[in-house]
Amino acid sequence: MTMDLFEHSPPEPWAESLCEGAVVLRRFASVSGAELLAGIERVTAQAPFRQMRTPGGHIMSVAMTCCGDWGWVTDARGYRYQHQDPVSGDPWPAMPEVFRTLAVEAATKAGYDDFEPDSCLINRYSPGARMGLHQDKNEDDFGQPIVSVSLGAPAIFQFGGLRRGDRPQRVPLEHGDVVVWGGPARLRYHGVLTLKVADHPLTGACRYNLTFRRAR
DNA sequence: AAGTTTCA
DNA sequence: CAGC
Repeated sequence: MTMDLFEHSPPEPWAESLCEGAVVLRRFASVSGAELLAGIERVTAQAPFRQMRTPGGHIMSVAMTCCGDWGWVTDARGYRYQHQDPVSGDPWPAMPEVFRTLAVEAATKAGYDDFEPDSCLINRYSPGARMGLHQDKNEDDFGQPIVSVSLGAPAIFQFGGLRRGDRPQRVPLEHGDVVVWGGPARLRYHGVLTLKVADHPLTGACRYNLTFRRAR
C-alpha cells in the first residue's frame, strides 16, 4: 500500500550548483507560483507586454515588460535602464512585494545576503520564442547578483562562460525553478533555447521569466 | 548590442 | 554521440 501522505506532500526544494557563484534552486517558487502570476497580471494591466527592437533593428521574439524603480529597454538607441515605460511615458509599475520577497529569499539561499533589487524584467516566451546568448551588463553594480525565476512551460537555459565562445551548459528549467548568479559568475553569457510547444496548468503554452537585478 | 550564425 |  502506498503512503499517500508522501504523494500529496509538496516537493522539497533542492539546490544544484552550476559553477562557482551560480546555483539553481529547484521548485523554490512553486508554492507561490499562482501569486506570482497574479503579480504579472497586475503589472501588465499598467505596462502591457511588448516586443522590443534591438539596436540592430530586429524585433525580439520574447515579449517583455518591467516593474520596479528601473526598467530595461532596448530600441534603436541601444540598451539601457529607464525610470519610465517608453510606451506610456509613465513610471514602471511598483514591484509587487511577493516578487521582492521571493527574489531576496532566493539570493540569500544562494549566498548573496545583501541583494536589494530595484528592477524586475518580466519576459513572456510563447512557443518559438528564444533569447540569444548575452551578458547582463547594463547594471551599475556587478557586486549584486541576478535572480531569474521560471514560471509555466519548461525551457532549456543556456549558461555559458565569460566569453561568448565558451560552450554553454544546457540547464532544463521548470515552473518554480530559480537561477541565481553573481560574484565570479555575474557576467557569464546566458540565453534560452527556442521554446517548445507545451501545456502548463497555470500558463498554457507560455513561459514567464522574472529577472531581478540591481540596476543603479 | 538580448536576431541569426556553423559543414551533415 | 545526443540533440538540434
